[in-house]
Amino acid sequence: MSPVRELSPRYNAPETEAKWYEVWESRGYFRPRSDSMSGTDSGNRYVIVIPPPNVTGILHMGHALNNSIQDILVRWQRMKGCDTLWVPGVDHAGIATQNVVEKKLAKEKKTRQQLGRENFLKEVWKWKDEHGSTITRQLRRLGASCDWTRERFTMDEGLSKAVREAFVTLYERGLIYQGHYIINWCPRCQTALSDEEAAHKDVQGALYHIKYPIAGAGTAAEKINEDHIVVATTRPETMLGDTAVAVNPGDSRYRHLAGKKLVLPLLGREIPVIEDDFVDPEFGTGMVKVTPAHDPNDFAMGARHGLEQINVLGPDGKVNANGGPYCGMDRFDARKKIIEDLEARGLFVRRDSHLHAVGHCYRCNTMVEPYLSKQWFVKMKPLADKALQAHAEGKTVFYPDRWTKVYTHWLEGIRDWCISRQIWWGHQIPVWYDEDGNFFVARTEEEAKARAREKHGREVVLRQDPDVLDTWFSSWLWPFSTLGWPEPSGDLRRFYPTSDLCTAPEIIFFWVARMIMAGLEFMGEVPFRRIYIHGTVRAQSGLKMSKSLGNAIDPLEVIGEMGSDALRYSLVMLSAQDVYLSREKFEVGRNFTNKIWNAARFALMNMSDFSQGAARLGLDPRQLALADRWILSRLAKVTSEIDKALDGFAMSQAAGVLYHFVWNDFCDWYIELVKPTLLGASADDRARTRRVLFFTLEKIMRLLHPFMPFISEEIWQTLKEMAQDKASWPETLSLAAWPMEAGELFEDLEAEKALGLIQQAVVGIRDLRASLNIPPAQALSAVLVSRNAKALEAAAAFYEQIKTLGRLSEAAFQSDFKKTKAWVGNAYAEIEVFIRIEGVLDPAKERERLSGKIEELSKWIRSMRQKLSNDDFVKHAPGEVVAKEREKLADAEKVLQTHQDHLQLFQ
RNA sequence: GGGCGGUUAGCUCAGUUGGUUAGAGCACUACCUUGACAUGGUAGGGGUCACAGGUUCGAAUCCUGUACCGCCCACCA
Repeated sequence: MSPVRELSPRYNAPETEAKWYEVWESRGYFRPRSDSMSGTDSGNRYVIVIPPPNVTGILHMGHALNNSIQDILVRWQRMKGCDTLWVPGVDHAGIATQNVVEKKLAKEKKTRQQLGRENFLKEVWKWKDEHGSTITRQLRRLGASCDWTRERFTMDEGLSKAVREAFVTLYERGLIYQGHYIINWCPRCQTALSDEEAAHKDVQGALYHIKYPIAGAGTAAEKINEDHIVVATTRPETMLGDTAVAVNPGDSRYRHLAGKKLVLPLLGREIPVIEDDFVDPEFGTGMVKVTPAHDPNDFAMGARHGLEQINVLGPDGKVNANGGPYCGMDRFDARKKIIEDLEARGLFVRRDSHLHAVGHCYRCNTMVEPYLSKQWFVKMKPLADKALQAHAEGKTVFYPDRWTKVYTHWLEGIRDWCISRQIWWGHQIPVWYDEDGNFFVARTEEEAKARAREKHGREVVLRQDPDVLDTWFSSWLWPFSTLGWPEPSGDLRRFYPTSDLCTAPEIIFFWVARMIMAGLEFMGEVPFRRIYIHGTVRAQSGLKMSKSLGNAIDPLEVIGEMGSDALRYSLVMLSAQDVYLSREKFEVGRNFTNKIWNAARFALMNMSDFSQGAARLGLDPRQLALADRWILSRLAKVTSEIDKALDGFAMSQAAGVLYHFVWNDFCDWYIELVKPTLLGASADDRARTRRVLFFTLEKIMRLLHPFMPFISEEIWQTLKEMAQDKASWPETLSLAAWPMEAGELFEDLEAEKALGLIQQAVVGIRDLRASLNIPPAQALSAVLVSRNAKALEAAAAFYEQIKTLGRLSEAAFQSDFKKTKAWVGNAYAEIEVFIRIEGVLDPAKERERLSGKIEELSKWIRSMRQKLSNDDFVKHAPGEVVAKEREKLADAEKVLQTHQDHLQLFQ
């Protein structure tokens, strides 16, 4: 005899979650099955690499959604028997982390420069050791079934090696170069940024119109009104670095300026007028000041015309010595002062307000400065071409499909990637310089030294490039570096390429596209085949959720209040597109966990002395009672629907189907239907229904498990304890098989139809009761009438159920509605329900009620008849649609007939 | 400036190749503390599917245009 099991009246989420996660992780349930097998052939594999959260990160709703989705997929595939691996890890997040540690130092009145590079990096590692595991601890609380034994960090030894290997390989293939170009410079972080890291934002700026005197026309002061031109600029301070003014060669207004020189105001330098097609005669005055060192267009023009590049800003955004009197001023102060000075000299024309997009540092939101400097770049075109080819060959598929275009457009217009950063935290660039300025690109310092020795014929002192690589230079290797690359490891052979990638749209360019390029370049194969781009989590207001805006909902708070399962389920239910969150939205999940818990509790209460529960049904469904057959049929149907939905990343649909199955089918109907059997009935019937109840509940836990791992495990383990075949149960629900085993269950259309009749009858009775204000406690007599003999027979066969659910004292079944005078009725397609209301029936009222129904129904029937008599419809519509419509019409006509007959009884 | 999404019940949203009388959750109304669950049950009210055209036997669904909202991309100073 199995021990009696009960569930506590209330589900204790915190305790349950802590208990099971510990068990799962410590017993290695999340490790791939093939780890404990010999050989590498383990059948189907399912592999996901986590989008590594920043080491500075704390779990926010975006992470919660992203990782819930991945966990659902991974747990689902694991239960389906795949050799499953979810690789976790954390990103060192170069600039972000350096900023965090610098801020911490600032509180102690220290700067990284004071500490020096080596000590500063020690501080960062110390910070990482203390705080770096916050996010992974939080992922565990979410329930993420990652294989933590394979956790990686982008700065760990293996990944650092991968980074150097990638850099050197690309250099050797001619895909990495160093050069002086205009890049995005963040004056606060004092580093270069890639184009993707400069986020364009609209800024209400101004277009300043400034006079540039023409040279050789007397002194500027005298001739100012006749002999000058006007340029328009949004950044007047850059004029300090002007080396020309450009006009469009086709612009007839300025033909007289050909070959002339202008005097640069304030500095007095003479600059030429040049002609360039870039200039748009329609914009501003049609004259553009050219500042090759501070604007990418001007840089290009400067290159075309051989202009000097004068850099007037320092790395801190302050004017340098080239700015003459403005030296030392901040760029924005200089702007003000320059305008004032121009005004004082009569050289300022006007200021038009002007809205334009300006790049901002994606880490600190400082306005980015286009800045000329020497940086390392990756030549992207050849890499992008491979990715585009892979796409054309169908090797990468985006879900939903619309992201494909976003991806390919970016690849088609790709520009070279600036990968050097002037910060300290990150992978130092594997390039060493000698004193003559020669450099050696090498995997190790020893290798560089050896080559320098070869070149010089003696030992030379080398200095490593002080810059580090863009954080994303390690992230783009993630799908194979985490598996051991560049070593030919077993994991790499077993698990590359991975299966799916799940992420948010924000990082398609930063990360997804680059991973695909890196995978093709270094592994010769795409890193994953399917890419699921899920919605962005936003606050109810539509703004991005962020702590700084104060509109964030902390997932850990929600977990604390309602449990991780509730959080996960709510998020996934809402995730059909972008998720707009407010606190109340989590009630769906919370209420659902409560419902599940109570349904299970009820089942167990009724099985306390039951010893035949088993994971295998061991009964022929055809021999069972209708309700049992029906729920098993629904279970089969729902399982395949969930499979189908998950297969296409329709997470919210899968969750919705399951929700309605558990709540409506299982709780509202099945449990209510079987209550009479569980409480009364013969021992045999009771035992059979209990077995079905046990079996169904156990399968429901399996279906729930990917979505709600904790509560499902808790209930499942309780079921396991009392199962007669528990010896054959796996240790954990995580390792149980996804329903169903072949041939175990099937859809039973006959049962579904028959139960539909019961539902009609019961709903009919309830409906009448409610519309006539009859209290539920008052038992009623009912007559069920049907012209369909089979329907009547079926209804009679399930009299007990109708009686209980409809709260009837007695029920009769007949085919002749005429005997139902003095009864109140409702008609449905197959069955008509009448109830007797002693001494209450008012013939006039009933006439009115029926007339209303008749009128409504007649209208619909007329339109349907019209539709069906339309030759075009019959000709063009699919046969099954026509048949369905005909059937509907026939049903409606039957119902109408019943109403009319019934009405006559009251005439 | 370019591209992409959205507009369906008071609110938040589903609606899978065009085909029942357009659905759910929340909110609302009425009734119900019925031995799983009031984080619950039963019944109900509420929508000319943004607007204007078009294709079609048939349009929330396909096409064109308009309006508003949102997102992404963008070196016109």
